Amino acid sequence: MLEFAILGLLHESPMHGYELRKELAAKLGSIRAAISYGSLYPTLRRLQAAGYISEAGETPPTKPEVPALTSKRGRVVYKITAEGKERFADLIAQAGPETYDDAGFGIHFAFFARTDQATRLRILEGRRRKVEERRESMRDVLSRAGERLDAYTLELQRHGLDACEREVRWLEELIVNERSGRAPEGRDTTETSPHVQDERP
Amino acid sequence: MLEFAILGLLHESPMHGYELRKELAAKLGSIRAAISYGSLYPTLRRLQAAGYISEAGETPPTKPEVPALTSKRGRVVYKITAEGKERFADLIAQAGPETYDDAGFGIHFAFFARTDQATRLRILEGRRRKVEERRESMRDVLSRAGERLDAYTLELQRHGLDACEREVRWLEELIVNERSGRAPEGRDTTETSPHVQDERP
DNA sequence: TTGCGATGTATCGAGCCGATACATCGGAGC
DNA sequence: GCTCCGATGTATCGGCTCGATACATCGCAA
Repeated sequence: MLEFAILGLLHESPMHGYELRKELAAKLGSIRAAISYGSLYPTLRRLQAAGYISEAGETPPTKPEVPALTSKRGRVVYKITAEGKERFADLIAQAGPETYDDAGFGIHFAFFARTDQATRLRILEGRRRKVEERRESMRDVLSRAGERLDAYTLELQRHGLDACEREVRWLEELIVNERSGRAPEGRDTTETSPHVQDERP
Repeated sequence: MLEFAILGLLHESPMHGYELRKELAAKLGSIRAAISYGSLYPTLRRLQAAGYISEAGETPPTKPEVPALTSKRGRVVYKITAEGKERFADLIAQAGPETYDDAGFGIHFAFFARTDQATRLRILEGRRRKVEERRESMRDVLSRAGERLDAYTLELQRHGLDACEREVRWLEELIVNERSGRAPEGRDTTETSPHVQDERP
């Protein structure tokens, strides 16, 4: 999961760890709170070992020489490699059932601009099915539940059910838009979104 | 987190692992999908080692004798101990900042029937503050975002922002109800909820 | 000049998940 | 009567992730 997100972000420009965390928090703010360094740095090393990313020598804007003064070992900037781009494309194409849980779906959705339309549709429909199942199971619990569940638990179920119904409606809109070939929501995207074009260079 | 949920469920009646998982799925269906056995069984052993739960000898409804035939080693029923009840009460009382993330809040809320009113209010307000912060940060991203974020990411943010606003409103209602001493939502709870009375025996 | 908050990299223990294995039981279908 | 299958049930393993923690630098305000 994190692997996918990192590759997706580095796809746009090279970054160091701290920056990745911030960008991730902004882009996925609606999904997960903020990625932990305890997962970020090990994942970066794993990706580098696999050859998907590599260190990009920090190109200092001014003075390119005089390197070893004060032995500053500061930020490590990573960039994605050709293998990394391939890997990212594979991860998109494989989009399996694990892509439909809350976190997995959110992360994939966040990179829809780099996903081809057929896959977008497949993911949206898979997610919809999953949320619908969840919704049905909650309806069951609610309908035959007065017996065993206290008022607070019931209220929690109601709120959850409401969220499910709302998400299904949201997904439905997105699917309709997707099928008609338009970008999300019909709010004019021609000027707000700069890189909807590249499906995969 | 799982520890809290298990103690809360065993508080109501003895159960074995499989049953715990199902009850948990029903009670927390709106929060987390379903607890994994890979966490459940280790946690049960941990709790037993700590003395919070103990095995309850499976009281077979019919034939109480003839035990060793076929060496059946079937279900292991656990029940909560006195120390376990104390532990559960402590966990409720300690309700700290980690109680306000999605999973933590949901689980605590699910056991509000066993939580005193002051703590309920504290948790609801803590959660509200947290969701409000999340909401503000997402509003920031959305307002100064047309530059960097593509249409899909924006749509994700909008949906997330909507969910946040909705949850804040929900929490607000609950807080008002809580302050006025009523049970959730005003839907008559006198007959639907059987055990709102015991704050802690 | 002292201190503090933001930036930045890094590790450790512990919790949790998904996959997997294995065993029993009741009933559906033949 | 037999066989197969899905539900019930316990259990482990590797790997990802989190939260806490440590440490170092930089710019700026008091």
